[in-house]
Amino acid sequence: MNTAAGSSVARRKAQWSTVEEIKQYILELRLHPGDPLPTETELCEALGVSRSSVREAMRTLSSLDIVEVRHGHGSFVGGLSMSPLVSGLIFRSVLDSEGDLRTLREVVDLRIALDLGTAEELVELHRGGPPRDDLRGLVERMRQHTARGEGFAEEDGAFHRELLAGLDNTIVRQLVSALWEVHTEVVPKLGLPPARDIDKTVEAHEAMLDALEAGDVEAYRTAVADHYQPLLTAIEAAVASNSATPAAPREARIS
Amino acid sequence: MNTAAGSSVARRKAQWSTVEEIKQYILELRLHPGDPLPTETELCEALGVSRSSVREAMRTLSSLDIVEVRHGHGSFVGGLSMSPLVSGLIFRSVLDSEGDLRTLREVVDLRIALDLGTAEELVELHRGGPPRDDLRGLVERMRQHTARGEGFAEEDGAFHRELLAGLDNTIVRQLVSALWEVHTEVVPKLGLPPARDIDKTVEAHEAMLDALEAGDVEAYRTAVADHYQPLLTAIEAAVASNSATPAAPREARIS
DNA sequence: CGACATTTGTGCGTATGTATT
DNA sequence: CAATACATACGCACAAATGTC
Repeated sequence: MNTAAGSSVARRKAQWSTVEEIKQYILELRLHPGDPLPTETELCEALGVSRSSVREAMRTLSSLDIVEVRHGHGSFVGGLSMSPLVSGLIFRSVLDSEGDLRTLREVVDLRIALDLGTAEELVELHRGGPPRDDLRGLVERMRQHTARGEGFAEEDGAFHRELLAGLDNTIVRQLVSALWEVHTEVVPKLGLPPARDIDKTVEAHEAMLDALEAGDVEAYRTAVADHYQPLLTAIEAAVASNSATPAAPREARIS
Repeated sequence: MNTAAGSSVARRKAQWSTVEEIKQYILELRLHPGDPLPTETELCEALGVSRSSVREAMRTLSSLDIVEVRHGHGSFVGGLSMSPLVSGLIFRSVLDSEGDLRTLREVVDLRIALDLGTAEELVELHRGGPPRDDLRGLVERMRQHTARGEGFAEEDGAFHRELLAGLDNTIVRQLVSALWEVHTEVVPKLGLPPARDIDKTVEAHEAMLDALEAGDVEAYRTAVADHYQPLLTAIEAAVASNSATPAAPREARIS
């Protein structure tokens, strides 16, 4: 036992253990996102493992956004965001992109389900409240962009984010934002054309807003369905044109 | 240039690059979950980086379930599941467990939203279809377990999984399963008591099933709300008893 | 601005446990 | 059982980023 390793028992599963130990450290000290963590060297001594193990554990935790590592500065408790979900869904979407775009369609369907599932609470929340001038303004800007033949991804994202701003549910809001992000990241990667009937989408946003302020749940649900329809048909169209020209797997750059 | 590092240009951002390169490799070869990947040594040569970098990249990808590493066997394309989301949500839930159990409540609210948001499609799907004898059997077993004073986590999980089995949306089904898993993993960690009024929960499952087979969307939505009510009140009760005895942060075991 | 300390990032050699053959 | 292939882990040295004086 001259160079490496401690007792063969202790070092077994040292890696899995290290991840859990660091998580325990955060939990037991009640650290919050942004709080500083010990340096890698200190963690090595505290946990009795080598720096390689600590580093791999920190890599795992940082990819889950449980810790955030800043080069030359230190490590901190991470934002506990949905970024791992976003990476995974984007990868899945691109992976079956040459097929039937199934994942992308499913992501859109999930967005629909979330908008429908929060409909009642959202309408109830706006009952008797002030009109949503912020959302009204976003719709107006969408209309202006459309008139100029431009897109309005910025306004669309803001609309769906602000729509749920009053929900008192961070996870739902983060999930909705994450799914929106997946969609907007994947579409350019696949070279999909932006939806054709843009006008309808703007109108659908307005209809959602009207129904919301009118307190009409059923109208809101209908507007949600109408809103996503152009997206779904665009995906279907892309699938049709894709299956016409099935791309053969390219050779990998590496190997 | 005797010991470490290649040219300072080539190794720039080697870390970020390595993860992306491996993802590209999978994408360009159109690999599917379970397909084998090159050994770490081969990846080192192919990407021109050291084993450390490849290992850390593989750690990142494996924690995102994009690759799966089997000890002493090799690396394979991962299942692209929701496991990163589960880890993250469990950690978040436990982290604010000594507070207001906010994350746990939000997870339950998200489950409600998903069940409500898929209500219409689910009812439509069952219209004219055969009765769900499988779900009926699960409810019956729940009732038997309750009569013996036992829990029925197994049957509950199966019920909510099988409920959406016909949905043709893998992501929604995986998300629902993932959230159920978060809930059942977190509750024991926090030592929360199982819901008190178990009978109502069994009845609510039955009511959901009845409404589904009757094709009554509105009754289904009501049953969903009733179903989650015991859970929500249990969480509220735990918050109340928690705030009575606010635990001070313990000293961390390490450091 | 430059010199310096601190901290993370990368490379490499090596030892060891484990699964396959 | 032995040989082989592979993943896991350790330790050190150097590179690069960041903050401070």
